Amino acid sequence: MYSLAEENYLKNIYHLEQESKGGVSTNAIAERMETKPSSVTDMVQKLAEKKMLSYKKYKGTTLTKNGKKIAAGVIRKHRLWEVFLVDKLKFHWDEVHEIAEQLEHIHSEELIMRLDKYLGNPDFDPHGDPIPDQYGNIKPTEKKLLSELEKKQRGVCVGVKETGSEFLQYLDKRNITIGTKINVLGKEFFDGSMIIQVGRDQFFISKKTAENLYIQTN
Amino acid sequence: MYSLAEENYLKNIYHLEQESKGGVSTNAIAERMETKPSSVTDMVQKLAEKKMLSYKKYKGTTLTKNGKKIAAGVIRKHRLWEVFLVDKLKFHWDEVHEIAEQLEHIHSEELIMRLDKYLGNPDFDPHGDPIPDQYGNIKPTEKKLLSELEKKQRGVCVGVKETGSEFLQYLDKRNITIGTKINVLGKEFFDGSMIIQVGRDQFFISKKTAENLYIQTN
DNA sequence: TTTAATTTTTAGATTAGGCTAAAAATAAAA
DNA sequence: TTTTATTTTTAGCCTAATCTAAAAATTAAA
Repeated sequence: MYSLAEENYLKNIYHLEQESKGGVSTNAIAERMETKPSSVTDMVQKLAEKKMLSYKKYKGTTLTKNGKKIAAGVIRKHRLWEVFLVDKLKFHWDEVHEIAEQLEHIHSEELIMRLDKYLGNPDFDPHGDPIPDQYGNIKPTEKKLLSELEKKQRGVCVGVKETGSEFLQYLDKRNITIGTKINVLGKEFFDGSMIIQVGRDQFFISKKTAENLYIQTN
Repeated sequence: MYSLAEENYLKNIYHLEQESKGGVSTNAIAERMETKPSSVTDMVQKLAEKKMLSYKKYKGTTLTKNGKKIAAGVIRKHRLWEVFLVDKLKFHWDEVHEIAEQLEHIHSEELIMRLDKYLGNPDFDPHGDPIPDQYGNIKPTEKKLLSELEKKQRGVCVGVKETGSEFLQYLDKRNITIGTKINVLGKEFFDGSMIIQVGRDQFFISKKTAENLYIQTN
């Protein structure tokens, strides 16, 4: 059985690994978890001893197979509970995160099996994020160009085609980076331009831009 | 917001107060919570400072109005979650306690309001215990003689009519005391004798016995 | 390739909650 | 009413998880 703190570290390191494809730095973890790097070092060393992740001083960390499984289990619970909150209790999808952050730490295999069944074995949570199965596997999702998306579709930025610094700086200015969730609000037929939502902002992007952003959809 | 430990202390002190009608001793709390009396003293002093209970050294403690409200809130959550687990997830009523012990500490007013509604505003949990309302009030339940109950009814022993030591020792031998839950499995019409369940034991009792035990039902 | 800036780690302290052992207060027995 | 037994509290220590400040390693810049 893992503590609440341990589960949260594993979960967040898992997410960071997905986003940056590779080892995760101490500072990245600290920033994401709104804690201090020194605290991260301590916990990471502890988790390394427990074989949840591999760690070399001053180099980043990577989850072990076991660590990934634990993390995926927590994420599975989080997303299943979100489905429950939205589908059954009629919460709006943007109100459920905090509550699911608590519910994801309830320990009971049986509970999650039954909840999953009760909800109809959903594949995605209300935000469109995939729900890991009971073994921690997430259905591989396809990678598309943003330009292939239609109005109302959404996905997460997972990469860029064009890697010139001009383009990257352009994305940076609009707060688009790996892991950013993008929502297609509108798409012009005649020139392929789009109105997209990023966080709380909405703006236009050209067809050219849309053709250079890889998006992972459901 | 109260910590998990604080909520558990308040909840258990609340239950002990109900059972023994009056101040609760340090040892009683320690025994119930499977902890050491010295730990109890520490926590009780802390909760006293927070005005959750009143406490005088070497005398027992009693919850304040505020403390009772918090405790009733935790109990409300526990029992509502038990209803969810049994009614919706089809758990058996004797499998849900441990899980509800965890779920009772999820903090969200909105969640509980919606859960309550979703479950049809139940008045009792699957064990027949009353669910406090959102203000912490528990519907006053009537006190009957065990002899007035019918087959399949159940309740909690809340007192005795006959107080002779012979009778009390008789009850003691059968592990019946204040707070004991009694389940009427059968009742003979011609002589008023009953078969009752107490914990895991089942046995006969005479009409005379049944007429001297006060039972609180739903 | 030195120097400067940044990142990461260590050392030492803090807080919540719990424990042991001993002291103090209360209750029970002689 | 002493003495004895029981209950309760205090004092001091421990662990998990956090923090600050300072030291060490790495990376970037000159």
